[in-house]
Amino acid sequence: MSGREFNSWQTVQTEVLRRINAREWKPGDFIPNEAELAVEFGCARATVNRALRSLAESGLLDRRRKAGTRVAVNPVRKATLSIPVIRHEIEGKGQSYRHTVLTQERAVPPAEIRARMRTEPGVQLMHLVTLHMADGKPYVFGNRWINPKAVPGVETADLSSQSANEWLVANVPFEGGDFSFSAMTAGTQEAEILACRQGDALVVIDRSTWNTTHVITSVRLTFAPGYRMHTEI
Amino acid sequence: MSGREFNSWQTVQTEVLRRINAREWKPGDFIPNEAELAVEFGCARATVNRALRSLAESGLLDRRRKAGTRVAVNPVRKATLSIPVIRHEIEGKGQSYRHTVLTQERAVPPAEIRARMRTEPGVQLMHLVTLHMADGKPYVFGNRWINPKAVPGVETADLSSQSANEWLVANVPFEGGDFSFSAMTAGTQEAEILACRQGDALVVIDRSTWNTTHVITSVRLTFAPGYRMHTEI
DNA sequence: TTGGACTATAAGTATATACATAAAAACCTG
DNA sequence: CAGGTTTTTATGTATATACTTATAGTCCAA
Repeated sequence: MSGREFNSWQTVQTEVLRRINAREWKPGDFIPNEAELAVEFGCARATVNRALRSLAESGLLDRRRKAGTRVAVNPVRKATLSIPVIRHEIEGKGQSYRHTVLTQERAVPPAEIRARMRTEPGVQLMHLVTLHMADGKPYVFGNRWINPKAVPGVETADLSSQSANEWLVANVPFEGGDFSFSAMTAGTQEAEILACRQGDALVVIDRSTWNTTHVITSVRLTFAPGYRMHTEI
Repeated sequence: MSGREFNSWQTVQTEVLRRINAREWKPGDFIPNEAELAVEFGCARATVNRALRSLAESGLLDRRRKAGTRVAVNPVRKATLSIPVIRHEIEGKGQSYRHTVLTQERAVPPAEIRARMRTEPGVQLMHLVTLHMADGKPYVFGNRWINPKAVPGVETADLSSQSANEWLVANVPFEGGDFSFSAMTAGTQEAEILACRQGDALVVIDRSTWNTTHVITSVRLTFAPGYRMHTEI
């Protein structure tokens, strides 16, 4: 044993992975502590720490102070899906991008949106309905509400040249967000706007973003039929 | 300035974030190098490194050796969605979980699956159709192909007590995977199995996992109407 | 037997130092 | 001036050491 030296955190990580995969360390098992591994691998504890911390971040190990490190029982695989800026997504496929603002108004939002944006009853928000097109064909339809209190200047911004999403990303810092993914059947409105048939199954993304004090914006993106979101693990 | 000391990597990170949000450092700007920041913050360079590396991992900074560190131009927000083990998902909602194997057979897969699993024409795979139920109601319907070459022992495993997914997760290490998300309209088969109406919009997840040598399994999960996948940024 | 105080332990972090590495920039040289 | 070589520089990493912190486990008392 320990013929080889593991003197970089990547090699340590690889070796730990190997042992997990080879079931030398089985799910649920405690593995030796950092100090012991450092001795065994002939490296500093900090190096072991770096390797194990990284594996814990990706969900393969569970670590707790004093308790120790164990192989995750159900390695909850995490896929990181990068949230697309529509324009990049379309241009990335080599298609031309265009977007139009269908309506832009101040309005009192429906209860569902009001709850999501945590505004008082009767308060007006900015409401924006847009259509993004790839090679001239409808790609995704956006129904967005923006809280002007959280975004000074949005009312005077030109949201026809730059999409609301891109304007917001560039101009409004946010701390957190919320993202959900579902499916819906195209009704008359969706069929008309997206140039598809009623009854088609559509992918829907609902997204809100907020900063410390306000919910900034909440948007529902309804994609044309055939849309597929893809990621690797 | 620099009245305060930033002597932990979290406080350094927070301060850097503040400067980015306050537009003191604008998207595309180079920020001072690690050594300078270490002096300014009154901490070690390693501490600055830890903070900046973490921000780079989450996509807010771009770092390159020699070139330096700059604020990301389009901060590609990454949502990490943890891939659910169906049973955990259901039990997490306080519902009872049950699953049944509808069919289990050896069969030559259709071309689409064969391409995805990179097997030769005519080679038989294990084909498994299962239904997972929450509180006795259909929740998700799984159409899975498994490569027995990649999974010795799968043919004798009891996949009725433990679902195929859980059995595989527990018994077969994998290196990578593929994950995609789309929507479909329920046809007669889906409507019958999921106890919904034809034409309902359903969320569909296609997933493959592989190790270094083989594609292990490829599964299509078709969820009952109303399913929603959720994550935070 | 419960519940609070104490303690030992493993991860978590900070720091100075040193060296490695990628790559931009400067410097040749034909 | 093109094309290759060298230098410089900022990040990347390794290490020893020291201290911090969460917490499992133990002990003790009500």
